[in-house]
Amino acid sequence: MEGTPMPPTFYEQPTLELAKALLGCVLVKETEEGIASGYIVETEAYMGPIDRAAHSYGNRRTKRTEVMFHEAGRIYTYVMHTHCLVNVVSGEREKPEAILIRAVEPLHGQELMEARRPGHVKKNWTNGPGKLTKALGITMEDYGGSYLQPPLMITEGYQPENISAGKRIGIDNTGEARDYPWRFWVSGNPYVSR
DNA sequence: TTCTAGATCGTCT
DNA sequence: GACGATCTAGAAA
Repeated sequence: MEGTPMPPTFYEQPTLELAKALLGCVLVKETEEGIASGYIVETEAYMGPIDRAAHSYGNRRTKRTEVMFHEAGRIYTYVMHTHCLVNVVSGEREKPEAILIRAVEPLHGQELMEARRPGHVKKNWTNGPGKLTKALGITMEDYGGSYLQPPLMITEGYQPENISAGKRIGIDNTGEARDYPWRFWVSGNPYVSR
């Protein structure tokens, strides 16, 4: 639980820079059951207005994407099928950009994660956007909050030696936007989704 | 190991 | 009423 929350200025860097800077940081979630956390090892950037694959494409502003238009460092959660996905809001106010956290490496509260992901080996607890939210206990109740304080926050971690970049995943029906190399992960880390 | 289909539900049209 | 920024199980090679 040691670890200082990243300062507000950390979130003010350009979205693509922030997506890389987030790698190695620690995502911490506090619940009544205890604290669970993990190193962020995979992210994906969504560039708002110009990104066909983003929910906020064309400045589409709805009840759902509202928080993306707020200041950087806010929490954007989205429900997909039966799963919940977490994003870090980026960009200035009125600039709907965000970064999806795709995978983390278990750190604290591993017995909690195991209890939440019964029947799975450790590697499969958090190696996917829908899986890590379940393992850490992140829900829609976190929507609109800030990563600067509990119950959900991002703290200092380590500096990854190498970072890889590639195409994003799961957005095959969105034209040329699917080829943008806006997915980043820690090279060689076994907890990335692919 | 790779792929195909079904589950399942809130949000937007 | 249609559609996913997904996951999992089960079948095929």
